[in-house]
Amino acid sequence: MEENMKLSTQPYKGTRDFYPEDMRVRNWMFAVIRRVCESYGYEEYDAPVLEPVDLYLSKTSEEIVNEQSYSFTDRGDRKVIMRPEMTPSVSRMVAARRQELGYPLRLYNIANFFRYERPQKGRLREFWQLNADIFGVGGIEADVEIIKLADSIMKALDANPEMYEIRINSKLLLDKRIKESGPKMQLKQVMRLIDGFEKIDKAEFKNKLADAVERPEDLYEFLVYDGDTEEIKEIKNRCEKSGISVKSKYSLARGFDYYTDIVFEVFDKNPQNNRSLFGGGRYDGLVGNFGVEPVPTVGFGMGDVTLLNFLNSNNLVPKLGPATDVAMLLIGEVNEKAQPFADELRRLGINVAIDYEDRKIDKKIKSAVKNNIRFALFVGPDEISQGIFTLKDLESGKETKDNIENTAKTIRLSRN
RNA sequence: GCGAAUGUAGCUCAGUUGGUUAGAGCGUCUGGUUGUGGUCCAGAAGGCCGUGGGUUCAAGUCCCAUCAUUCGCCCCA
Repeated sequence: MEENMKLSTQPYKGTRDFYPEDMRVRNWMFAVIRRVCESYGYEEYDAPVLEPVDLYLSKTSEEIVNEQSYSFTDRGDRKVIMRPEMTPSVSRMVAARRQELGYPLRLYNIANFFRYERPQKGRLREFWQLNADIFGVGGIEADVEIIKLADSIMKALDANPEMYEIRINSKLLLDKRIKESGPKMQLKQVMRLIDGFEKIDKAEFKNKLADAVERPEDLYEFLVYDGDTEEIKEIKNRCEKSGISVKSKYSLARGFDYYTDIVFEVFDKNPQNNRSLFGGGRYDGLVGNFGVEPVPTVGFGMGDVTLLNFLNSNNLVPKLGPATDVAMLLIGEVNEKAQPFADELRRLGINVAIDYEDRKIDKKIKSAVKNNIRFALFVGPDEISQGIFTLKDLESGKETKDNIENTAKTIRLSRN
């Protein structure tokens, strides 16, 4: 490397470094999510970051695969892609063991995904996402369960119902209504147009709709209808019986091509951030693509970038401290003699970081404070010979003098 | 891929109609004698004004290009 070339400290475009304070937030968020998923009987799985391109062709959105993916040809001339989403991978896994898996099969995964896009608010090139899916239930119970799971996660993250709303639609119904109004182009394209309904003004939308179908008035009326159709009524009632309020939204289409029936999304109600947070739906056709008997499936994906925006803007991220409980500050040449005391604390379940540096004690305290460590323990020759140590609570400034066992107890009590 | 805004110290930002040694707050470092942080006091370090070109006697300031960041569009988590 050139000597005068300064390496950039910035992470690659659209990716993030996770310093410990960021990692704590991510871990907290996913720990909550993981707990809720497991409480509903979902089991964790994983798949490779690299997949053959074929896995996504004509299943995912075409734009994502063709223009928004990290893909390359490997040394063996295979076309490879860094996974832009999880659904095709999990469908492959289920198809591979179609016969021996037990249904209903509930699976979840938390992993990173890659899309080659222009980064902006709520959207990066690498993001983390929960995927939760239930396989083998064709009935409405599974749709309701998945929506309920999504809602439970929001509640477990302390979101209250004023902050978000759940919108549902049936792609089957939407398909039918498009066909009835005489489509002049591919169904997919009409879907795209409809999905953007809320973003453009009504006159413009009507114009575009007129280009797309023969009878745009009928379709338009359906899209803005805010009552309940027969198709939506049942699932809506069932959701409400389970304590979840959902809203019908007939213009909701979702971006992926594989959805076959119910689709839903969780929408941020904050006017500052009026956007879909995440969503999912039923995709009964994917597993069957692998040449096995089809398996009805419904699931959703929940990305960390939009979710984190939501949590931050609603002040829902708790204060999170480091894993380290105590900084052991050595005074003088006592390292070897201090080690057994550190080990004893560790044996008692305390996380101990030792500051060996030969510098003034106030500098050591400052370092501990900078790292957000709650306690400092002073260990010099006198303490070692007497077995009594001064523990300082760096939050309150209070000091206690005690033996190792009681010191550990004090630290443990402070945790709650 | 298209459009817009912004790049000055580690961070947040000032910097007048172009004018001499480039500013603040916060942070960092040192000191205010012995083994105790946050407050206070004194001092210090730290900038190729994103990068390259142009206009000018003179550019942080004006023009062009380029890169980066952010925000829209497309698409989506």
